[in-house]
Amino acid sequence: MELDQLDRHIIAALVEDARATYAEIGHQVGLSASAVKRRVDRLRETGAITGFSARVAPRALGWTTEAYVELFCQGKTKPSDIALAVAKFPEVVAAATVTGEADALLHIRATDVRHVERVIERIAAESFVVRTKSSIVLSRLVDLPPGAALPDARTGSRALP
Amino acid sequence: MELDQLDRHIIAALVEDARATYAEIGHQVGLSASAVKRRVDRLRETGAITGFSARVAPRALGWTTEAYVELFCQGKTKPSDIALAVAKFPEVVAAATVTGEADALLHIRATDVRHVERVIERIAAESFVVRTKSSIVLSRLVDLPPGAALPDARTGSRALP
DNA sequence: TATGAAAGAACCTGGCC
DNA sequence: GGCCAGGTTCTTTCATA
Repeated sequence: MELDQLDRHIIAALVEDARATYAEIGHQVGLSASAVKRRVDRLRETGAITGFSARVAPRALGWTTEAYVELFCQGKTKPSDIALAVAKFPEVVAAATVTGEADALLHIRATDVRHVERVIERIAAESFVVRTKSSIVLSRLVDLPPGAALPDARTGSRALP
Repeated sequence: MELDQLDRHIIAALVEDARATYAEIGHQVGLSASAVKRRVDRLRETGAITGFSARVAPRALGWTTEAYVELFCQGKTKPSDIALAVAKFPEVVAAATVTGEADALLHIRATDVRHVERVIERIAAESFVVRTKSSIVLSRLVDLPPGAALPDARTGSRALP
């Protein structure tokens, strides 16, 4: 589907604050409240906006430790096998198959280092996993929500602040 | 600060749908609407909830490609140096210093592989960067918002679905 | 097809118990 | 924590370009 500048501006406003009123957003983008609502409804129907979520400080919930784990799998392991296996763990907050030496990269949140160890141990026990290689996060430097920036339609190289 | 089960339940509801009414959440957790509002206000003041954000499909905005980049830095590079350098790029959606061979791990979103290459090239040009090692994401398997799961206070090993 | 205006319904907010 | 009243916002409908 097509997104014009108005749609992009509205999305940026909602990523910034999902509870801003339609009138407020309308004032920012130069539209009436009802026009904004119609566009937001459409953006949700078309799937550009998938929902609204509270931003949470993981530490406040007890997730004080995070780690990235590279997964090395057997030759004919399917991505869906990996997906099924890791989706069982609520500690796995992100996972993707990747190019390079490893087959997949996992992002794990846990309560402490011992907890990370237990989760990795259980994942390593999966039949298709040959070995793992983990990196514990020492300090988080950047953490932007998806949609915080918009690609520049012209060059595809820069984006909005 | 202390979070009781009610607070955790409310947070989970707001991560699921930040626009649910206080009455709806109250019905889920067994509280009146105003009691829920008071708790939400408090959760925001104490920093457990940092805001409300629209969930966006990165693809819909044009972010069709993502990559993870390991950064190998000179001996006495400070985390703050890395933070300052990578924060300039809106394409860097996450960054952290890590244990292991690499000094830092970056998560990059871009419009295409060529765009990823350009960003890495510019980051590699930073004075403190010795070398980089990148993995392009082939397919995303899991992507949970922070707070989608809650650590089990008793064991610290499991979490809610 | 998309917009702005308006009216009733729903919701939020703050004070009180 | 619950209840209630006043103010705000949402939602829908209608007319218009």
